Amino acid sequence: MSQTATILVIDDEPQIRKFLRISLVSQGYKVVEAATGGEGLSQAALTQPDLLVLDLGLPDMDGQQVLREFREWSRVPVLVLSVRASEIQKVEALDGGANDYVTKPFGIQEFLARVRALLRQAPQGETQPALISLGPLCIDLAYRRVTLDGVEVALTRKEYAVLAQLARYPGRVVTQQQLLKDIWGPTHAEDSHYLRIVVGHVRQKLGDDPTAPRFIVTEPGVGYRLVGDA
Amino acid sequence: MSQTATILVIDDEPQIRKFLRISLVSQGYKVVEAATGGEGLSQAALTQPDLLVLDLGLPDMDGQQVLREFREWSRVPVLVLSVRASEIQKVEALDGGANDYVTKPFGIQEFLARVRALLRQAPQGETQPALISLGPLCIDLAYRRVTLDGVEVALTRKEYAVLAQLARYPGRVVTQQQLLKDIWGPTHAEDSHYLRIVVGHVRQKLGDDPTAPRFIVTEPGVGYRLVGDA
DNA sequence: CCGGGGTATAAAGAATTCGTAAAAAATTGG
DNA sequence: CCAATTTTTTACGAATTCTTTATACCCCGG
Repeated sequence: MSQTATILVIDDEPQIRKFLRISLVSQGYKVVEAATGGEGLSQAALTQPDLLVLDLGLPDMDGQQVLREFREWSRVPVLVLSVRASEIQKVEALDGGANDYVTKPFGIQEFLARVRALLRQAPQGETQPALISLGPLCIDLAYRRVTLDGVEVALTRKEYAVLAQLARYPGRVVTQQQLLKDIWGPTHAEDSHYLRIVVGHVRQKLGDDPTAPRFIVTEPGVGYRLVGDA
Repeated sequence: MSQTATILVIDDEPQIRKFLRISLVSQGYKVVEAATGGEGLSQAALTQPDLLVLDLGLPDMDGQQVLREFREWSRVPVLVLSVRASEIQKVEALDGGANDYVTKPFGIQEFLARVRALLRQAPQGETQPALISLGPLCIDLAYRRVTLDGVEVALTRKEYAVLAQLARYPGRVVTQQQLLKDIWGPTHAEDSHYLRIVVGHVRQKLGDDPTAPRFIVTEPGVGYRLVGDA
């Protein structure tokens, strides 16, 4: 997936961090850095990365300890870096929950390939539910299917795009301009007209009444939102 | 997993096989062996292992080729062994679908730890069947065969590639661009009419009607998907 | 009471997209 | 090297979808 995966790098040596950051960013990844184990764990909880690159040689706490604490709540793949090549170290790290172990110095190409391999097996699909249900209405973002009372509703591209966009933020208002920019492109950000027509079609197909909405409610002058009962 | 995981070892050198077998069996794994690439792929389809250990230096066919064919239908983790330590080799294998790469000679403890790491992450990965059946239609990804009412359907490369790609996500929409990128390459991601023609051929051979589809349904403006009862 | 901004619906015309056929070019396998 | 198959190119009608244009609505404030 060329989706911008986020990678958290925990390493105390600034030059290594810089080296990794430049390499990873050049591949299109988003990179977050931490210099200590404690900071790393905070960042991990905060940014919810898709991959953790962890150097075992940290000043404040043992790398193994960081790994252990991280694994208490996350299954995100971990790639461990270390200068120590001792086999016992590797075994400990791998059995402690690491998914791969690379010994410094390493080739950057191999490193990037291992990063790709780790990201490949762990689709970040877990992050948000792909199935939104509002009473009789069910929106399956993964399968791109919408059902009403179990019956599939045939939606056109734009119709589905609008509904899906709303479904990604259930209960929250999505701005007209947001919808227009995302679906029609930035050039049509002002043509709120298009939106009304498409929303109208969706409502018709869902049997929804704008004056007494079951699903899509209009926020005048702002945008639309899905009703927020789960 | 202390459940007896099955590990398939593909290596032409008997002493390496023996070494690995003894080590793995002592850990409680069930081990299946193959000396050649062809035999290995057959065994893989037959025994459905939980992990594949593949030596790249095989006599009958290129290890990369074995890896590629295996990945056509299976997502089971693959650990690649090789005497060659060249970085380009590693990158190729890892990008070709391998999950880890160990250079000979290696420490057995590290090897076993990497095996554990690969098996650990595996079980949650939905064990995707290599055989997809939709009523009278049967798609065998391992043997690259498609049968309709028990009769084999002759498909060309592209035709099979499209159908197989759809079969990997049964019921889910596969984007036109996804199909084009994966089968024709990134340069043809816009030539959606290739797709229409090939899909047309497949439908013809399967006796499928686009307006009342039994198998392949078209999602206008988006892509195609196999009907989703399973 | 009346007008205006924002909204909802309907119905045209324009532009895509889809499916099929058939010819030309490239690939495959003997 | 040749023949057969496969893939790519080219073309066109039909159906759908999107855009445009037009009209009526509703709530609020002047």
